[in-house]
Amino acid sequence: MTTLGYAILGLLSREELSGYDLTQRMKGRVGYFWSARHSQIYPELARLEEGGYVVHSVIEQQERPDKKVYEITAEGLGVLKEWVVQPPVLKSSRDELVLKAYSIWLADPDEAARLFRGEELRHEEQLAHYEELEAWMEGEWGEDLTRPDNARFATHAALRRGIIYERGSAEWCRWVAKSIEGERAV
Amino acid sequence: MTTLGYAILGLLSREELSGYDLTQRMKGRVGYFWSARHSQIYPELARLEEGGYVVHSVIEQQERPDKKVYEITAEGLGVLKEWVVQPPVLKSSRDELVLKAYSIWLADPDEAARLFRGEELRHEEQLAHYEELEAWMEGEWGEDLTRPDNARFATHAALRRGIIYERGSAEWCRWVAKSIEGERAV
DNA sequence: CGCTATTATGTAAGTCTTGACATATAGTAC
DNA sequence: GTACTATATGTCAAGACTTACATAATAGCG
Repeated sequence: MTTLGYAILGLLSREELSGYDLTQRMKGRVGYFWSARHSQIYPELARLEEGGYVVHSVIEQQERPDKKVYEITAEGLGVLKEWVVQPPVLKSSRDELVLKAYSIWLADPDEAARLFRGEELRHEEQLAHYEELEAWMEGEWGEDLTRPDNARFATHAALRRGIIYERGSAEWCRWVAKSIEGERAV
Repeated sequence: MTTLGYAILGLLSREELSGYDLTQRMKGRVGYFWSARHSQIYPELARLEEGGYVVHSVIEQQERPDKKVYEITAEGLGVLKEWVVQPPVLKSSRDELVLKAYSIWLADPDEAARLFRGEELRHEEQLAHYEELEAWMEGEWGEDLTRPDNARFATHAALRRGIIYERGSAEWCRWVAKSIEGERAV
């Protein structure tokens, strides 16, 4: 089983979805912490079905092309539940902006500050978007957010990681930009 | 040019290094935001040399095997300087722990809490390590840390990202664990 | 003398991921 | 009519990355 396989099972444990639906999910929401293109999703679904973790049924549609809707099996749910509490395999993170920061001493200070001010803005905007989403969840889902056995609790937990991440990213970009601009002012 | 290529150029802009040295750098320090195995580094060095971005000279050693020491060229430094101020290509982040969190509602609360308490500890330890490093830098490097044209400033900037990241990670893990444990207590 | 570790450089096989190619239906805009 | 967008499913080639294989010098240990 690949991590992408578990990502797909995680989505199918909540609702039945087609390959196209899964692709859309990976673009939005879930895409903030795991993503894949349809060219990766369709073959993976075939492998999952071969392994007995999902089954599909063909839905015939008049106004649109027919589609295959996938459903998680008991076996699929079993492996997902096992995987979910195993400590993740630590693999080297790759952050291109930090890599650039590591060589930023070579750059023109104005251009460098512009880069980090731009990235700061990007992260601030993403943060604002996440915070709106959280406010909506708190209003709409209420008590469900406090129940660890409810999927909505899990959705909110993942969102909270996004909020903390974006806040940290924006804070760091601001710090780097200020440090560079500060020097220029002196 | 690949991102790994720029990562290597970033290291070579600071000092001359062999493929082996680069591999060691990617394991430690730099490895926190970019990493690669020697099997990826040696072919990449060959490509960089073919492109005229680096040159090597063979150093004969008596007590150890001979080595090739690589040096960045003016052209290599040129492309590095250009790359460093370009906004990074945004690519989907992949975080296995967040993916697990998204399906945590399926897990036994005790096991789920144990997972996040364990990860919280891991991040706290990494944070402590980074903070020690920062204290050492501030004591040892002093004024250099405030100069944006100094490599030490850039090293410190990258480290600050690590500190903010680990602090956020630990905070989030604690929040998730508490949320799960809180429910059990009620 | 063999075993292991460190330094040192490479190749090969396989997996993961992206980007391009490919097809088909239906609705909307020009 | 033509072009474009959304829905829907696939394949293929190439690149990025990991794991394992492969070699070689020296030093230290038992």
